Amino acid sequence: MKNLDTAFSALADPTRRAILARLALGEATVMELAEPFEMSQPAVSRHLKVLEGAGLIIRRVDGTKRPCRLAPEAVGEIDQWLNRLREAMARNYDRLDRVLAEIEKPTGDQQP
Amino acid sequence: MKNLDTAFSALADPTRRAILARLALGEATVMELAEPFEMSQPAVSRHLKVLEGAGLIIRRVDGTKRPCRLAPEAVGEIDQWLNRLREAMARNYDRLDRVLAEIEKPTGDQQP
DNA sequence: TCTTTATATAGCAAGATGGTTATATAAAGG
DNA sequence: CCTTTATATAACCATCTTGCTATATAAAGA
Repeated sequence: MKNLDTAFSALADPTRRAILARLALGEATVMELAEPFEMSQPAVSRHLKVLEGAGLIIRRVDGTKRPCRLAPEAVGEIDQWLNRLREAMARNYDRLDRVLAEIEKPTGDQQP
Repeated sequence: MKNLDTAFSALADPTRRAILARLALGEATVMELAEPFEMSQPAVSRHLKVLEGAGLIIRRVDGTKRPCRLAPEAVGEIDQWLNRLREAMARNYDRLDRVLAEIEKPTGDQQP
């Protein structure tokens, strides 16, 4: 579950969420992204690296610039996981059932 | 944006997601949650504290036990944020504004 | 009361994170 | 060429995270 790890932890930082919000308006270069934040360019570069690593943004090369944009497909896995969780929550809420159903707990790996 | 910070970073940990997945089956005590993981009880207690802080679980008191269960309302804010992001992504994708830039395949990049 | 059970807290070490400044690289433009 | 512009990388530092063990607390049970 490395993907969910990196995706959720990428989203855990407010600066990175703000960067994504900015990219929701359209493509932007590193300097354009850095400007609104009171933060050095290297710091923004590293945030972008994290976002790219999480598959949340993609970049192209345009001369010396590296414009970033959102990577739509990345949200899918997150959504899927949250959907399952939300369903489970609704189910528990509806049934008001605090009884343990069957517990399926293998070795070290976990899956919803 | 503290709520989103704590919620997303709570979800960033695989153990905590596994705990939520377990709670999706129904209420469970700390020891019940600790058992499937090869992890000490204090470690699990602290994970639960994080999840509670993020509003993702709630606990009641039952003698010496503190059974946990999912807190359905917590997912709302996360969903809301992700929805806005997803919409923006879809919008960008529809407009194909990146194609307007130009057609280029520079270096090894990722694209569906 | 004394012991057991369930959970929480304290204190520590290793590693991750997020910021900084200084420097490297690489394309663009004179 | 040399300089500027755009971005990346390195080195450093402070803080947070996550695991551990040992201990505290509090209810239950003998």
